[in-house]
This record gives sequence, structure tokens and C-alpha cells, in this order.
Amino acid sequence: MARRTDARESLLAAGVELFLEGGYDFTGTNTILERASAPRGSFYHHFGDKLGFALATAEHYYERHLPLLDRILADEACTPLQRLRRYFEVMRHSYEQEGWSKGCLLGMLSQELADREPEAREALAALFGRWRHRLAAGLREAQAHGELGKDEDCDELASALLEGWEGALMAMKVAKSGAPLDRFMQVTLDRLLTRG
Amino acid sequence: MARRTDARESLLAAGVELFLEGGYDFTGTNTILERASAPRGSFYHHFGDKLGFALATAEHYYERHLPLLDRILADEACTPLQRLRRYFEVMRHSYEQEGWSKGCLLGMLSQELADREPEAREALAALFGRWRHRLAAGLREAQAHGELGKDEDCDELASALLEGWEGALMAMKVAKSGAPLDRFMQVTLDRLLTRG
DNA sequence: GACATCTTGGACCAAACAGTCTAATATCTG
DNA sequence: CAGATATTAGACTGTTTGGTCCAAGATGTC
Repeated sequence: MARRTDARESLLAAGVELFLEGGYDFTGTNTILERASAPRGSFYHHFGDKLGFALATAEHYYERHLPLLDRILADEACTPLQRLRRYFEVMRHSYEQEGWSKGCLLGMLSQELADREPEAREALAALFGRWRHRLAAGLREAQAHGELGKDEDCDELASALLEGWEGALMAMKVAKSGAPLDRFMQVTLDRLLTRG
Repeated sequence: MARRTDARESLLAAGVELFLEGGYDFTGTNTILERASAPRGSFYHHFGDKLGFALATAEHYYERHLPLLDRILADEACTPLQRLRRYFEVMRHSYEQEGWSKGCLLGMLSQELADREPEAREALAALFGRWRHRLAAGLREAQAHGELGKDEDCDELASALLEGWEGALMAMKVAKSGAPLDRFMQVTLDRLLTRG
């Protein structure tokens, strides 16, 4: 038999949802199979094992997020710095719709797997690297636009923003409130982006 | 039979270690029992179930950390702001000794449990609240000492610091490097604590 | 239409899981 | 020292786990 619809895609979609809701270890392969209406064979054929599958979902998750990120950071209607702020605002809005639950899949998998699965650590580091790279590019545009000091280290700033954002997302889940995200934007983002 | 040494304490110690290494779901009760050299009966007698045990380890972890926090924040040899910086430096040092692995137990449990276990969410929120409260008190001392603007909202600042720190810890595990912690101190901490 | 390759279906497995139960034994309290 | 209570010991259970296996079926290629 083969390709009923596309088992690979529906498995990935189910994986993103389930890992986001419950985490890696909590989510059993049976549950993933059920949610995706896919047979066991497909799972192991396409992904090898559960860890390989999880890394594929992380990739999938990031790739699916990219268009949004790029669209906002390329929006010529705003200044570079306004685009960056807008990016986090848009994200905030999507988390609000989830009732301040389900943070970032990369954060979830990092917390669970980084220490015990070297392969996962590297894959996640690479994804964070790509994300950081985009933000850093946005910051450099802000520099060119005179919105940010020429002497700022954009890579360091981008990393600090990303790390602050991930921390805020974790706090959001715990507080079940948008306050940490608001605070990230009004306190952290603001002070990191306005020339000291 | 009873209290051979103190099973409760050694279970908690084992739990902190193991949850920190592998996370909540990954760590089986058998492993905990083995590491603590305690029998099954003790575990369920003292903690009821695995979740109750995990929340007890979180509490234990925080309580064990408190003396360090209080000692540094009360050190009259430094100014209030210097004490805060020193606190994070000392923490950085202890993470370095672990090879930049094993982040914060509260962060780990939050990421895994906050969304699916309301009881855990509340318990973790309370622990973070106590931690934040200490930092905010330190910031208020800095205000009184003239090191921090009178118009700063110390509770907001303390929350932002904590969230930034947690994000940096996660990034540390993924990068297996101290860079995120250094960056937290040189970029985030610095800009949040120097009057804009 | 035939051959090779990719994909599926799902039965099956040993190991591990969280949790229960009860008898035995310490320790505390009078 | 007697009786109540707290704690331990560990065998046991039903369920679920990640993973294997292979025959059957679909698709692409000549």
C-alpha cells in the first residue's frame, strides 16, 4: 500500500500539536498514530524512531513559522525597529488565542532533550541559530536606518531578545497570563532596543 | 518497620537530581527508588503519587537554594546592586561546574507540567513568586541606596530579570555553553538595572 | 504489463510504567 | 511494656511503552 493521503505530513502536524500540549516523553507513539490516523508502519518508515520524529516536528514547526517572521520583518510600511516590535506583538496575539498555554515547541523540546540527547541538542541549536540570524538581520537594518546605535552588537542583542522571549513564554504558561509577554515587550525589548 | 535513615529526604534528593537530568516523564519511579535506595512503600506513603512527589522536590529545591540567595542579597560588604549582580555570577559559576547542563528544576517542571497539571502550575507559580519577591526587595534596596531610579517598578523589573534568566538557562543547555549566561549579565541585566 | 521501490497495515513483543496492597516492623505515647 | 501509629518491604498487577517484523498493496519506470 502507499500514500493514502500524506501520512508523513499528518504525522508531523499531530506531533507538533501533541508535543506542544504534553511534551516529548508524555506523548506516546500510539497517541500520535491515533491523532494522525496513520498506521505504525508509516511512522517508523518515515522517521526511524521517536527521537527522529521529534526532531522532524521541530524542523516542521520552525519552517511553518518562517513565512510569518519573514513577512513581518520585510514589511516596508514600518521602520525596521517597528517591524521587530510588531513581530512580537503578533506572536503575543496568537498565544492569547491559545489561552496563554502551549509555549514554544523548540523551548519544550530543548528543556526535555538538550541534556540527554546530543543529536537533539545540535538540531535545536541549529534551529535557534537560524531564528536568531533573522532577528539579527532585522537589527542591522535598524542600525542602517539610524534607529539603533552603530556600536551595538546585533548578534548579541538578537540572542538576548530570543532568550528573553523564551523565558517569557515559559512564565506565561506558569502564570496562565499574558503579563510576562507584555513585560517582555515593555521592559526588556524596550531597554534592549533603545540606545542606552 | 520505620525510618531506616530518612527515606523521605533521600528520595527528595534523588528526585531533584533525576528530574534535573532527565525531566519528569522520563524519570521512572523505579529509578528514583533505586537512586535513593528506598522501597516503593516509602515513596507512596510520603508523597501520595508521582506528581505530589515532583512538587515536593520543587519545594525542596527552592528551599535548599534560599540560604544562598539570602546570604548574597544580605551581604553588607557590597551595594544592593552589586549584590544582585553577584548573585547571578555565583549561579553562573555553579552551572559552569555542571558543564553547562542541568538548568533550573523549576523551569524544567514548568515546561513539562504547567499546561497539563493545574496543581503543578499553581505550585510552581507560587515558588517563582517567592523568588521574584526576594529579587524585588533587593531592587528596592538599590532604589533606597540611589542606585536605581525611584520611578522604576521593582516588581516588574524583578520579573523581567527572572524570566530573562530562565530563558538564558534554557539556551545554556542547548548551546552547552556559558555564553547565554554571560550575555544575560552583560546585556540584559546591565540594561535593566542601569537607569535608561 | 512487469519489475523494483516505496509505503502501509497491524499483529506482536519484551520491558517499563505508575500505582496497590498487606504483612511486618519501628517508633512514639501512655 | 502495651497499644496506637508511622513507616517499610517488596511482590504484584493491568496498562502502556517504543520498537520490530513482514506480507500486502500502491506507485513509478521501463
